[in-house]
Amino acid sequence: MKENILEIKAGVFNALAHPLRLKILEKLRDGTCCVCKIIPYVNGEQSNVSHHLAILRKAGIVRTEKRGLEVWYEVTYPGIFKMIDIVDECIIQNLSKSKDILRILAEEKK
Amino acid sequence: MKENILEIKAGVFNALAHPLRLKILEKLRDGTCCVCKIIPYVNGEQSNVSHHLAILRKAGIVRTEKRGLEVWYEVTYPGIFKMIDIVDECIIQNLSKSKDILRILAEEKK
DNA sequence: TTGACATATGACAATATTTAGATATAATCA
DNA sequence: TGATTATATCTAAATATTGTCATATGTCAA
Repeated sequence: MKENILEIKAGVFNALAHPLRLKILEKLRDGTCCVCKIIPYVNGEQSNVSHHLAILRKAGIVRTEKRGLEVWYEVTYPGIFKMIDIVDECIIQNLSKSKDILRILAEEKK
Repeated sequence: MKENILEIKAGVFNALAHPLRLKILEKLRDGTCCVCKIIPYVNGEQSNVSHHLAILRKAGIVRTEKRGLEVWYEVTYPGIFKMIDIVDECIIQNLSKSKDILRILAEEKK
Protein backbone atom coordinates (compact mmCIF):
# COMPACT_ATOMS: atom_id res chain seq x y z
CA MET A 1 0.00 0.00 0.00
CA LYS A 2 1.21 3.49 -0.90
CA GLU A 3 3.04 5.36 1.85
CA ASN A 4 0.73 8.38 1.84
CA ILE A 5 -2.33 6.17 2.33
CA LEU A 6 -0.56 4.42 5.19
CA GLU A 7 0.09 7.84 6.70
CA ILE A 8 -3.61 8.66 6.64
CA LYS A 9 -4.39 5.31 8.27
CA ALA A 10 -1.68 5.86 10.88
CA GLY A 11 -3.27 9.26 11.54
CA VAL A 12 -6.57 7.62 12.48
CA PHE A 13 -4.82 5.20 14.84
CA ASN A 14 -2.86 8.10 16.27
CA ALA A 15 -6.07 9.96 17.03
CA LEU A 16 -7.25 6.92 19.01
CA ALA A 17 -3.93 6.59 20.84
CA HIS A 18 -4.71 8.57 23.98
CA PRO A 19 -6.64 7.55 27.10
CA LEU A 20 -8.54 10.82 27.30
CA ARG A 21 -9.67 10.54 23.69
CA LEU A 22 -10.77 6.94 24.24
CA LYS A 23 -12.73 8.13 27.26
CA ILE A 24 -14.41 10.80 25.11
CA LEU A 25 -15.39 8.11 22.60
CA GLU A 26 -16.67 5.94 25.44
CA LYS A 27 -19.07 8.77 26.27
CA LEU A 28 -20.04 9.17 22.61
CA ARG A 29 -21.07 5.52 22.44
CA ASP A 30 -24.44 6.56 23.86
CA GLY A 31 -24.88 8.96 20.93
CA THR A 32 -24.55 12.69 20.33
CA CYS A 33 -23.25 14.57 23.34
CA CYS A 34 -22.59 18.16 24.38
CA VAL A 35 -19.05 19.32 25.27
CA CYS A 36 -20.48 20.51 28.57
CA LYS A 37 -21.26 16.86 29.39
CA ILE A 38 -18.01 15.48 27.99
CA ILE A 39 -15.78 17.69 30.17
CA PRO A 40 -17.11 16.43 33.53
CA TYR A 41 -17.26 12.85 32.20
CA VAL A 42 -13.59 12.73 31.30
CA ASN A 43 -12.71 14.99 34.22
CA GLY A 44 -10.23 17.19 32.33
CA GLU A 45 -9.37 20.88 31.85
CA GLN A 46 -11.73 22.63 29.45
CA SER A 47 -8.95 23.69 27.07
CA ASN A 48 -7.31 20.30 27.16
CA VAL A 49 -10.54 18.46 26.38
CA SER A 50 -11.16 20.93 23.57
CA HIS A 51 -7.70 20.17 22.16
CA HIS A 52 -8.38 16.44 22.22
CA LEU A 53 -11.78 16.95 20.58
CA ALA A 54 -10.02 18.90 17.85
CA ILE A 55 -7.66 15.98 17.26
CA LEU A 56 -10.61 13.59 16.90
CA ARG A 57 -12.29 16.08 14.56
CA LYS A 58 -9.24 16.51 12.34
CA ALA A 59 -8.92 12.72 12.06
CA GLY A 60 -12.53 12.57 10.85
CA ILE A 61 -13.58 10.40 13.78
CA VAL A 62 -16.16 12.83 15.13
CA ARG A 63 -18.24 15.65 13.71
CA THR A 64 -19.91 18.60 15.44
CA GLU A 65 -23.13 20.49 15.37
CA LYS A 66 -23.72 23.86 17.01
CA ARG A 67 -26.86 24.25 19.11
CA GLY A 68 -26.93 27.77 20.49
CA LEU A 69 -23.97 28.19 22.79
CA GLU A 70 -23.34 24.48 22.96
CA VAL A 71 -21.42 22.24 20.60
CA TRP A 72 -22.62 18.65 20.25
CA TYR A 73 -20.25 15.92 19.13
CA GLU A 74 -20.96 12.58 17.54
CA VAL A 75 -18.93 9.76 16.04
CA THR A 76 -18.96 9.86 12.22
CA TYR A 77 -18.42 6.17 11.65
CA PRO A 78 -19.65 3.59 14.17
CA GLY A 79 -17.02 1.07 12.99
CA ILE A 80 -14.69 3.01 15.29
CA PHE A 81 -16.35 1.33 18.27
CA LYS A 82 -15.78 -2.06 16.70
CA MET A 83 -12.07 -1.24 16.57
CA ILE A 84 -12.04 -0.29 20.22
CA ASP A 85 -13.75 -3.58 21.07
CA ILE A 86 -11.20 -5.55 19.07
CA VAL A 87 -8.40 -3.92 21.09
CA ASP A 88 -10.12 -5.21 24.21
CA GLU A 89 -10.10 -8.74 22.82
CA CYS A 90 -6.44 -8.39 21.84
CA ILE A 91 -5.47 -7.25 25.34
CA ILE A 92 -7.53 -10.00 26.98
CA GLN A 93 -5.82 -12.60 24.78
CA ASN A 94 -2.35 -11.30 25.63
CA LEU A 95 -3.13 -11.20 29.34
CA SER A 96 -4.51 -14.76 29.26
CA LYS A 97 -1.26 -15.95 27.72
CA SER A 98 0.78 -14.10 30.35
CA LYS A 99 -1.39 -15.72 33.00
CA ASP A 100 -0.65 -19.18 31.54
CA ILE A 101 3.07 -18.46 31.62
CA LEU A 102 2.82 -17.33 35.25
CA ARG A 103 1.02 -20.55 36.15
CA ILE A 104 3.64 -22.69 34.46
CA LEU A 105 6.43 -20.78 36.26
CA ALA A 106 4.63 -21.23 39.57
CA GLU A 107 4.24 -24.98 38.88
CA GLU A 108 7.95 -25.35 38.13
CA LYS A 109 8.90 -23.62 41.36
CA LYS A 110 7.12 -26.24 43.47
CA MET B 1 -13.64 2.42 32.06
CA LYS B 2 -10.69 2.77 34.43
CA GLU B 3 -7.94 5.14 33.31
CA ASN B 4 -5.15 2.57 33.49
CA ILE B 5 -7.08 0.18 31.23
CA LEU B 6 -7.65 3.03 28.79
CA GLU B 7 -3.91 3.64 28.84
CA ILE B 8 -3.21 0.04 27.85
CA LYS B 9 -5.75 0.33 25.03
CA ALA B 10 -4.26 3.64 23.91
CA GLY B 11 -0.89 1.90 23.88
CA VAL B 12 -2.11 -0.65 21.33
CA PHE B 13 -3.49 2.10 19.11
CA ASN B 14 -0.24 3.98 19.51
CA ALA B 15 1.71 0.96 18.32
CA LEU B 16 -0.41 0.97 15.16
CA ALA B 17 -0.02 4.72 14.66
CA HIS B 18 2.94 4.77 12.30
CA PRO B 19 3.07 4.17 8.54
CA LEU B 20 6.19 2.00 8.76
CA ARG B 21 4.61 -0.21 11.40
CA LEU B 22 1.44 -0.55 9.33
CA LYS B 23 3.61 -1.54 6.39
CA ILE B 24 5.31 -4.19 8.53
CA LEU B 25 1.89 -5.58 9.47
CA GLU B 26 0.87 -5.52 5.80
CA LYS B 27 3.79 -7.86 5.16
CA LEU B 28 2.85 -10.06 8.11
CA ARG B 29 -0.64 -10.58 6.69
CA ASP B 30 0.82 -13.37 4.55
CA GLY B 31 2.01 -15.09 7.74
CA THR B 32 5.27 -15.51 9.62
CA CYS B 33 8.12 -13.55 8.08
CA CYS B 34 11.85 -13.07 8.62
CA VAL B 35 13.27 -9.64 9.50
CA CYS B 36 15.55 -10.02 6.49
CA LYS B 37 12.41 -9.97 4.29
CA ILE B 38 10.67 -7.22 6.23
CA ILE B 39 13.52 -4.71 5.88
CA PRO B 40 13.55 -4.65 2.07
CA TYR B 41 9.74 -4.74 1.98
CA VAL B 42 9.32 -1.60 4.07
CA ASN B 43 12.49 -0.12 2.60
CA GLY B 44 13.87 1.27 5.86
CA GLU B 45 17.15 1.40 7.78
CA GLN B 46 17.90 -1.85 9.60
CA SER B 47 18.11 -0.18 13.02
CA ASN B 48 14.94 1.80 12.45
CA VAL B 49 12.93 -1.23 11.34
CA SER B 50 14.26 -3.13 14.34
CA HIS B 51 13.13 -0.32 16.60
CA HIS B 52 9.62 -0.34 15.11
CA LEU B 53 9.46 -4.13 15.45
CA ALA B 54 10.35 -3.69 19.12
CA ILE B 55 7.42 -1.28 19.52
CA LEU B 56 5.03 -3.81 17.98
CA ARG B 57 6.51 -6.53 20.22
CA LYS B 58 6.15 -4.48 23.40
CA ALA B 59 2.51 -3.76 22.53
CA GLY B 60 1.90 -7.50 22.20
CA ILE B 61 0.90 -7.19 18.55
CA VAL B 62 3.63 -9.47 17.23
CA ARG B 63 5.73 -12.29 18.64
CA THR B 64 9.08 -13.67 17.52
CA GLU B 65 10.80 -16.96 17.02
CA LYS B 66 14.52 -17.42 16.48
CA ARG B 67 15.62 -19.68 13.65
CA GLY B 68 19.38 -19.76 13.58
CA LEU B 69 20.63 -16.28 12.84
CA GLU B 70 17.24 -15.13 11.67
CA VAL B 71 14.30 -13.83 13.69
CA TRP B 72 10.83 -14.57 12.37
CA TYR B 73 7.91 -12.37 13.30
CA GLU B 74 4.21 -13.08 13.31
CA VAL B 75 1.06 -11.31 14.43
CA THR B 76 -0.22 -12.64 17.77
CA TYR B 77 -3.86 -11.78 17.28
CA PRO B 78 -5.39 -11.72 13.79
CA GLY B 79 -8.13 -9.32 14.94
CA ILE B 80 -5.47 -6.64 14.42
CA PHE B 81 -6.00 -6.97 10.66
CA LYS B 82 -9.72 -6.49 11.16
CA MET B 83 -8.96 -3.18 12.86
CA ILE B 84 -6.76 -2.07 9.99
CA ASP B 85 -9.55 -2.93 7.55
CA ILE B 86 -12.07 -0.92 9.56
CA VAL B 87 -9.80 2.12 9.35
CA ASP B 88 -9.88 1.70 5.58
CA GLU B 89 -13.68 1.74 5.61
CA CYS B 90 -13.68 4.78 7.88
CA ILE B 91 -11.35 6.70 5.55
CA ILE B 92 -13.35 5.69 2.48
CA GLN B 93 -16.54 6.88 4.13
CA ASN B 94 -15.01 10.23 5.07
CA LEU B 95 -13.60 10.73 1.60
CA SER B 96 -16.95 9.88 0.00
CA LYS B 97 -18.60 12.55 2.11
CA SER B 98 -15.94 15.09 1.15
CA LYS B 99 -16.54 14.16 -2.47
CA ASP B 100 -20.28 14.79 -2.06
CA ILE B 101 -19.58 18.20 -0.55
CA LEU B 102 -17.25 19.03 -3.43
CA ARG B 103 -19.94 18.04 -5.93
CA ILE B 104 -22.55 20.20 -4.20
CA LEU B 105 -20.15 23.16 -4.16
CA ALA B 106 -19.40 22.64 -7.84
CA GLU B 107 -23.16 22.51 -8.62
CA GLU B 108 -23.78 25.75 -6.73
CA LYS B 109 -21.03 27.53 -8.65
CA LYS B 110 -22.72 26.86 -11.99
C1' DT C 1 -24.81 47.46 23.00
C1' DT C 2 -22.88 45.14 26.87
C1' DG C 3 -22.00 41.25 29.62
C1' DA C 4 -22.01 36.43 30.48
C1' DC C 5 -21.41 31.99 28.84
C1' DA C 6 -19.60 27.76 26.07
C1' DT C 7 -16.10 26.46 23.40
C1' DA C 8 -11.88 27.01 20.55
C1' DT C 9 -7.29 28.60 19.73
C1' DG C 10 -2.44 30.23 20.57
C1' DA C 11 1.86 30.13 23.07
C1' DC C 12 5.01 27.66 25.58
C1' DA C 13 7.43 24.35 28.60
C1' DA C 14 7.82 19.44 29.55
C1' DT C 15 8.01 15.10 27.66
C1' DA C 16 7.90 11.46 24.13
C1' DT C 17 8.84 9.70 19.46
C1' DT C 18 11.48 9.21 15.36
C1' DT C 19 15.60 8.55 12.72
C1' DA C 20 20.42 7.47 11.67
C1' DG C 21 24.82 6.06 12.94
C1' DA C 22 27.69 3.38 15.92
C1' DT C 23 28.09 -0.49 18.58
C1' DA C 24 26.65 -4.89 20.96
C1' DT C 25 24.95 -9.59 20.96
C1' DA C 26 24.26 -14.11 19.53
C1' DA C 27 24.41 -17.86 16.09
C1' DT C 28 26.92 -20.01 12.50
C1' DC C 29 30.80 -21.41 9.83
C1' DA C 30 35.67 -21.84 8.23
C1' DT D 1 39.16 -19.84 17.80
C1' DG D 2 38.10 -15.90 14.88
C1' DA D 3 35.33 -14.09 11.07
C1' DT D 4 30.83 -13.36 9.35
C1' DT D 5 26.06 -12.63 9.47
C1' DA D 6 21.38 -11.14 11.28
C1' DT D 7 19.32 -8.53 14.51
C1' DA D 8 19.01 -5.61 18.65
C1' DT D 9 20.35 -1.80 21.46
C1' DC D 10 22.41 2.73 22.60
C1' DT D 11 23.00 7.59 21.63
C1' DA D 12 21.84 12.01 20.20
C1' DA D 13 19.59 15.38 17.26
C1' DA D 14 15.24 16.62 15.08
C1' DT D 15 10.51 16.61 15.53
C1' DA D 16 5.87 15.77 17.52
C1' DT D 17 2.67 15.47 21.41
C1' DT D 18 0.88 16.87 25.77
C1' DG D 19 -0.98 19.92 29.37
C1' DT D 20 -1.66 24.51 31.13
C1' DC D 21 -2.54 29.23 31.05
C1' DA D 22 -4.18 33.18 28.69
C1' DT D 23 -6.93 34.86 25.22
C1' DA D 24 -10.20 34.84 21.26
C1' DT D 25 -14.62 33.71 19.08
C1' DG D 26 -19.38 33.32 18.66
C1' DT D 27 -24.07 33.24 20.75
C1' DC D 28 -27.56 34.67 23.69
C1' DA D 29 -30.09 37.71 26.94
C1' DA D 30 -30.74 41.96 29.45
